[in-house]
Amino acid sequence: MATIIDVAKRAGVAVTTVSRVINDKGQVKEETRDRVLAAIDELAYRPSPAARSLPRKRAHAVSVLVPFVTHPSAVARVQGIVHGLRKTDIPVTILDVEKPAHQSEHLDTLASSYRPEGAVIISLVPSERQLARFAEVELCPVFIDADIPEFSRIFIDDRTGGVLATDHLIGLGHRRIAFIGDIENGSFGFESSAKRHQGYRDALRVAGLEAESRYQRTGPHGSDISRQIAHELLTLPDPPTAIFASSDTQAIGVMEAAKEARVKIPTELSVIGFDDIEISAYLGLTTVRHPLYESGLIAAELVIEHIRDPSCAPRRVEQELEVIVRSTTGPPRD
Amino acid sequence: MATIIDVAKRAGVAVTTVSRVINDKGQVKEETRDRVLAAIDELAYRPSPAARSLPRKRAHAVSVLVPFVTHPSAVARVQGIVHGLRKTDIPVTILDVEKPAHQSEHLDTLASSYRPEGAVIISLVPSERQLARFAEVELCPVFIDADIPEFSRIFIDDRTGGVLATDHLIGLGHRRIAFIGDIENGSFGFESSAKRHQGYRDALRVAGLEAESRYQRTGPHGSDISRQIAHELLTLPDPPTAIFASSDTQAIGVMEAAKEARVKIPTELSVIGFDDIEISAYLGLTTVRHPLYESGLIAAELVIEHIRDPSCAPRRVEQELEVIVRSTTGPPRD
DNA sequence: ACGTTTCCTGAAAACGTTTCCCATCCGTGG
DNA sequence: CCACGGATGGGAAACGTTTTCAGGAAACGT
Repeated sequence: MATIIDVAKRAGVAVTTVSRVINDKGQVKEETRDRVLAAIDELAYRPSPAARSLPRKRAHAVSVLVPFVTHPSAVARVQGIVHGLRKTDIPVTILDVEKPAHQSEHLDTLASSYRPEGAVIISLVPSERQLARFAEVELCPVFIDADIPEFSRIFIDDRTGGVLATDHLIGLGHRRIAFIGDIENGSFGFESSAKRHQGYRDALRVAGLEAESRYQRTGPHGSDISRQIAHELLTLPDPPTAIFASSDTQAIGVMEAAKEARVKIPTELSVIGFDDIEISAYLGLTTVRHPLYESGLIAAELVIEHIRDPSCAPRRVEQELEVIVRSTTGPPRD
Repeated sequence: MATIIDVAKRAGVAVTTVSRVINDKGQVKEETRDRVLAAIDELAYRPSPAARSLPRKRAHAVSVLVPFVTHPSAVARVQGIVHGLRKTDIPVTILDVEKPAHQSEHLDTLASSYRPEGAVIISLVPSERQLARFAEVELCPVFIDADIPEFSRIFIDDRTGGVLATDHLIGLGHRRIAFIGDIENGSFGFESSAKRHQGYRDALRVAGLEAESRYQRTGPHGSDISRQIAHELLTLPDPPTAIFASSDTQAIGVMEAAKEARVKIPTELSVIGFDDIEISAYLGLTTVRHPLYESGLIAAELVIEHIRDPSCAPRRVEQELEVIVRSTTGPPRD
């Protein structure tokens, strides 16, 4: 492989000059520049990323820290990020967080050793110490799903989303409305389900409805568990006429439980989810649309902006929510 | 940030020794080792990836070269790869190929400058020259979807898959069976659709059925285009009673067209797809199951194997295909 | 007692860039 | 004719590791 030294020799200049040409630093006469460019071409020279990162102290990459890459919502966001970054030549590196321990481990790696040019952190909130580290090393991560004032972030108002979903059900005439969500205070510190739950309670209160605890259940994320919970709900003496699941994945579990119990949707049971993941449209699931792919796209834009101008101010992007009415919700029968 | 030199000083040894400890190279007395480990701990030292890559001439990463990350089949495979690699501390970098030009560009980068420890290349076949480059720099990529003898690869027999799908339809009694596939000889050199098409023709021939050209259509990948094609097929004077789409994405387009044309599935039209992507189960689509996620998982295993033992022989993994009968296929009405 | 091996350790040369700082050249105004 | 300044170019010191090579100490057999 040709190195910068070979190019310099061939062009009859110093390596400094070649470096300046490669990095478009100016200070090089047109003619010299052409000679260097020619030499680069002839030798098919490509700068070594590793060698560049060393003195620059930053890896030419954008790291994406994402819990549970398999979750459909994570997938959509990562796609958005990859697509948004495609216009640049920056590779995307995926750091999957599957256990709580991974989280701070990866966060430390990002700030202390790997040092990418940019980073996107999804659904995770670092500790104060880690936040300070980021600032210290001038890494400006973009956060998705966490409203962290010191950095750019893009997020939604989960509580309002919960209100929206619940209001839709109330508006249809439902009175016995159940909620199924994730475990609150889980080890990852996710808060969206808890906030959607809060929105549910608020909406009920405003409508003068009591939020009965037997209608509010939480469990580990996943459609299987949610199916189980929905089954319990449906076999209650006075089962709910509508269920708000804090994610589409869970709503799908509810639909499965209803099918097994031969409970007709939406005539006997209304179901509303949250997120609008890809499958939801096919399933006809009524849900609160959460612009997931777009959030990735925007995150990519912000990362690019921060790379171009490291000193630019943090931006705050709140995405709009909207309920998408499809065929799993309707008025209660009685 | 502490460097290896700081650690060496603190432990009262030479950097060489610290390096040996970090890399588990042995040759270090227990007691010295402990001192070094203690120093590392006290200084919270983390080796710099960039600095390591330079003399090692390899980046600590596995690169995944994948065309169209948004395609559901690509998503499943990437997930498999990420999961398979999670047991190691190797980050995954995604190289998205969206235009034919990206392909050789990324391939060159991989071999010539970036030089990851491992790579997996999905659905792409590099030129002879590029293959030679890989061997030259001792990068052993793992191929998915391409049977390249010089390297490890994991793939399916697309032609047989086409036969399987078509036989299923023939077995149900269909005679007028259409095929919808991707453009053949596209600029990326994908061959799976063409091979599945070949299987379709072979199966018809064996069954003594004529493969009529008006029943065989190709177009750019995507459910919209496929919907359009299916629409044409369904408005033929003697429309097919069954359609084999060379991917589930296309089969979904067919289902949409049928719905629009008020053609009942499976009574008036049978539809079979290929791949068994995630949504297919929800849609009840009969399809040929292609173990996508597993292929990623296996690819990760092979990459790990090659990293551990760079001289190990290339492996060849052919995955089994199976038709999953769901509710979009049935006997023809007449 | 003396070579020989084995084990452990260290010095220093890579690895391929970037960048700070200095030298030269040329034109310009005094 | 001289000093000056901007444009252009180069030398060499980082950046933080790995690795080759050599050397010293300890253990071993004779």
